[in-house]
Order: sequence, then C-alpha cells, then structure tokens
Amino acid sequence: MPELPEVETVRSGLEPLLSGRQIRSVICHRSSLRYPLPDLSLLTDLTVKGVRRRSKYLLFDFDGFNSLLAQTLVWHLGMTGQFHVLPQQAKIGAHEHVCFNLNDGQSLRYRDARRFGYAGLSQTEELEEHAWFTVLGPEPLTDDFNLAHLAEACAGRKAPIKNVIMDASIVVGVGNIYASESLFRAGIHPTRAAGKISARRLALLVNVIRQVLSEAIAAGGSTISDFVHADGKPGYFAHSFQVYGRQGEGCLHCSKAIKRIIQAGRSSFYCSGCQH
DNA sequence: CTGAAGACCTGCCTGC
DNA sequence: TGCAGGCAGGTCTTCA
Repeated sequence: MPELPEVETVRSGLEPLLSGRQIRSVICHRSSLRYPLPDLSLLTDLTVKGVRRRSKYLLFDFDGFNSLLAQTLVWHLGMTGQFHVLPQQAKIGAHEHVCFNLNDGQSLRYRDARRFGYAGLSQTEELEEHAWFTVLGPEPLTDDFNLAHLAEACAGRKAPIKNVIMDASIVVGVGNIYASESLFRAGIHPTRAAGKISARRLALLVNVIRQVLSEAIAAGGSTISDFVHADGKPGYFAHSFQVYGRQGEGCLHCSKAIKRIIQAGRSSFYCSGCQH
C-alpha cells in the first residue's frame, strides 16, 4: 500500500487520535511479522506524545515512565499494513495482528495480510543510530535532496535511473508508482543509465519528484477520515496516474500507447514518445 | 564493488 | 464454478 505520501497520510490521520492517549494494554495475536515483534507490553501505561514519519516508517513517540526513558515505536507498513482506530469492543478482523487498547475506550489495530510489515522499539534519543535509519538518504521534500546530491549518486552508475531513485540510501520515499510517474513528468526513460543523464535533466527530475509527492500528499490528506473509519476502505488510491497501470492506453500528451516493462522485478510504465 | 534475481506472504483478478 | 497463473504500493539476502 504505502509509499511516502500514503505513510504521511496515515501519520497525519493517526496523530490527533493518539496524541495524549495512554496505552492501557497491548494484545499481540502473532509474535512475528516480517521480523519478530519487540516486547510491546513495555508500552503499557505510557502516553503517546506524537506521531512522526521518517522515510516510510511511522514513529510513535512515548513519554518515559518511572525509570524508563522516552521510547519510540518504529513501524513499517510493508506492502499491506494498515492502522485503524476502532472501539475496543469491535471484533478482531482478519489479519489483525496487534491491538493497542487506549485509555479513551478506543483501540489502535494493526492489520497486515501479507505480513511484510515490521516494528521495533528504541529509546527516542538513540533513534538516529538505529540500523534502519543510518542507511537512509535524505527526505525528498527537504533541501538535502537537491541536484548536487542526486548528481553525485548517479555519477558513473550504469544502473537504470528508476532503480536509482527507488534506492532509499539515495533518496527515501520514492516507491514503484511515484518512480514511474516522476520519470514520465521529467521525460526520462526508466531504463536510461543513471550516469548518462545531463545535470539539466537531473535537476528537472529532482523538481518533479518533489512535485509528484507533494501533490499525492495533498490528495491523500483529503481522505484521512476514510482511513480511520471502521471499514478501513482507503480513499487515497484515487490519484489520477498518468502512466502507472495504464499500459496499452494512450499517453495523455502524445497519444502513443503506454508501455509496461519489468525492471528489478517491478513493473515500470512509460511513454516511448515522451520519455528518452 | 555493482546490479539482477529471489525471497518473504496472502489476496484478488483474469482467463481457460 | 473451479482452478492455475500472474500480479500487487517494500526491502532484505543471495548470487553472478
């Protein structure tokens, strides 16, 4: 499900429902997702301070308690992970693996059919040194992601540009959909060797990645309420993609048929008329 | 070192 | 209707 805009949408939807709430109990219906879950019972009696995001990770910050230092629960949604806030008496749904009971009668539920999601617990002040974070590149919507950075990452590389912009050590948050959409807007063919793209075109790529992700966040932001409601029907799928999933249909600019190829095991979509 | 391919899981859609 | 096959928004490990 989630690329950066979707995770950001989840974050902004959860924050007001969780901030200031206390965890009364945690029920795990499964001890392991992609990796073994941490001991979530450590969060009992702690109060949620806020919900942040880094890359595609959700960060739930908790106040310390007694001798316990401030803790941060780190959660990656994988492909199909979803959080919902439901009344505690709501019955357990299919693939619902973890339930956090809150002091306001609600519960935070984690559901994940494919179980590619994973979680970890860290002291808040040591979060930056966590192995999951030390390997990450800059956030695409900050100034740290710029032409100089991307040009250095691409220099001399023969790997296709699509693989490079999806590499989280270069820039985080660009998943399979937004990689295709960004390359279309930049007019760059997804198989082009990263090291053979001019600085002018890389500068354009930096800008369109920002633009595409920002627009998607704005679109997702309007459907937060859908997300937290019981049926969990995600409304933010309704983005209008220009190439993703449109193979065989006409390009919106030049009318040539959109093509689909496989790169690194993932589908890529592009227009052979507009992208070189 | 780089880049490609396989692995992890389940559900859903398509076509025979 | 039933079933095989392909596909899915992520990331880590293994192999050439």
